[in-house]
Amino acid sequence: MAGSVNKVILVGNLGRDPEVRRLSNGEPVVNLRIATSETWKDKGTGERKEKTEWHSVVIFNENLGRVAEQYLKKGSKVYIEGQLQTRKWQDQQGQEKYTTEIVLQRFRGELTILDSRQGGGEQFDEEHSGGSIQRGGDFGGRAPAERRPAPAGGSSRHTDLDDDIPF
Amino acid sequence: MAGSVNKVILVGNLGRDPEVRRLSNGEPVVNLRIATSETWKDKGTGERKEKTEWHSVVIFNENLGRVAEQYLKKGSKVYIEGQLQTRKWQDQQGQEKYTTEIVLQRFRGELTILDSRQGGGEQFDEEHSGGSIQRGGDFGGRAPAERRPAPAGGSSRHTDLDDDIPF
Amino acid sequence: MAGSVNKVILVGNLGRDPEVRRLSNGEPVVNLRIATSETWKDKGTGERKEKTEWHSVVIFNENLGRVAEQYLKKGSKVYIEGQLQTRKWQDQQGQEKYTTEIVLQRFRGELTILDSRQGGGEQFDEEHSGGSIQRGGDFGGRAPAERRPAPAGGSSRHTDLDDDIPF
Amino acid sequence: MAGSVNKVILVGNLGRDPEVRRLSNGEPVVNLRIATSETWKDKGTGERKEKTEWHSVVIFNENLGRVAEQYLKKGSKVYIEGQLQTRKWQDQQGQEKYTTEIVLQRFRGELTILDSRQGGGEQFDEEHSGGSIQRGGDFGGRAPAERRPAPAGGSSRHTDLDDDIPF
DNA sequence: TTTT
DNA sequence: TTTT
Repeated sequence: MAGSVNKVILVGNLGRDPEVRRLSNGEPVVNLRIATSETWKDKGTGERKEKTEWHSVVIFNENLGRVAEQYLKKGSKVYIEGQLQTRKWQDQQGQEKYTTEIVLQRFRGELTILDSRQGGGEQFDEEHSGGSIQRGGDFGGRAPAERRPAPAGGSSRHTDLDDDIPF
Repeated sequence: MAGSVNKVILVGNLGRDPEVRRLSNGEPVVNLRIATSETWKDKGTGERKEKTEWHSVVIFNENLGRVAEQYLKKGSKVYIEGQLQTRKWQDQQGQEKYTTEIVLQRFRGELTILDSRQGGGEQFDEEHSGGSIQRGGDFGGRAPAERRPAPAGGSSRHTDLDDDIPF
Repeated sequence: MAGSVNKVILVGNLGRDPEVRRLSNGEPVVNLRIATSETWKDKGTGERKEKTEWHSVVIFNENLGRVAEQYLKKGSKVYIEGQLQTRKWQDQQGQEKYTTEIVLQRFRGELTILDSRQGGGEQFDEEHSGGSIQRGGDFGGRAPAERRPAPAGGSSRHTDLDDDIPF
Repeated sequence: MAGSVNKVILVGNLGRDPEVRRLSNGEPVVNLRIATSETWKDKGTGERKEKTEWHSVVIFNENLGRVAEQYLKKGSKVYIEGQLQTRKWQDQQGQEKYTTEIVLQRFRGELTILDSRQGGGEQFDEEHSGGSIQRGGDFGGRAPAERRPAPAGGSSRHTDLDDDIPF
């Protein structure tokens, strides 16, 4: 079309470990299930309510895929930026289905890890804010410096691309 | 969960006129179909390529719904901010389906009209529009001044809520 | 103008406790200093580098101001959404200065607390994700249910509005 | 710090033609002045009010800089995504000043042209524009296909980098 | 089904 | 300094 924007921003937690498939060239394609939720008090009863929404995220961005594979696991909190994409597929009965996903294309999207369970005291001081590099950085995936060797898998589940189940 | 964000930002064009249903209290619920697209040149052939993505938007925010009803039509360009929501429904064969929509809840979300093709049959009179809103403004929907009587419908299609078709 | 958007999204940590001033009607106006930072490896030396950016946030939104006052302190990690605003002022030598802030207007903006140091084990399970309400919720500030009594101050510094120092 | 996000999203109009400076290697650095505004009706008087905010944008992203140089001019409407950056400088009296800008770093940020007033003197020829880009497209600047030769300048003002005035 |  |  021209002049359009398609952007999704999520801050949420992984409902399970990342699922990693691998392209023939070794690049990872990572699927995440991310929960966001809202809480409110019912106006009538005063009861506390919560509604959780589940999102399917697909990471084609190579650098961000490696970060996801290496550092994320069930329960991790992340900031994710991607775009909406709906694809059509057929279930085993030949029924048409649509699935909408948040996609991080090659060289696009953002992934930032927001929890820091790991490592020491996580000090934080305006005066001494230098020098603390740990998990939790912004892996924009666009700087060559951020490339690192493919990890051995860690907590992520590996599946082959042929096993691809659409939802 | 706690501490989550679920946000979609779209800039795109309406593929058809808004569809307006009405709650029993007269509040509009407006559905939009919005196209975003990306264009690129094929690396191999140098050919111009385009891929369009279609989004379903549902506006429960009363003020923004009235703005959509009154000012948007097929082709309009808008900035939309809402949240992702997936709902489950059954088609007429009893098949389970999922539909993901961008939802603007009551008192939430944003809608800004981005085109200003003011000419044409669609005259634009402050007296008839309630005096406060012209096309192209930011209808944040949170200021009381922006409330106005339900419009007569304009170019939008009205359907009853009972006719609700899920996709 | 018409058809414009002015939005800032920050995820960062407070460099110091919130500063709370109070309007004559008792509403809090809260100032935050928030750090965001980027880390990268120097292409030449391979050295780890970090650059921190400091942001001034002003919260006029009453509900979000109370949340900030009550729950935030030095080191807290937050998601903030507001708008850019630059104001002109004069220092004591009569020199013109400009300060750009991220402003959360009355009834506008978002504030979500992203750390959860406090309370128990922070379990997280896709199957049992219900029932955990604690700090870290989305205080959209637009639902009446979210109003709560003014806190006693906690870790925040109180200053009178007359002491207002511009930067 | 770790785990931070620093993002600005603007939709607004250029107050003047882009200002283009050039690095020694020929890469453009483009400055934009962008207006966003809000309108509302005064609760008391019913009067129409408007407040305009001006933003300074600096584009270091080479591809987006070329797009800005070539296609934007005073009055153009754009979607811009960048990050906040405050820099300190001294005026000619040696006074310390701070300026906050929206920066599109190399390989980062987004720029989408939102108006399509195609008529007028500003003809628009695929052959002259390098064949790949028309007004209104998404110039993400990350696809190799989008690279093109430096344009002759168009409506933009050129200044040398040595003339750099900070505000 | 939009737009360029 | 833009735009409506």
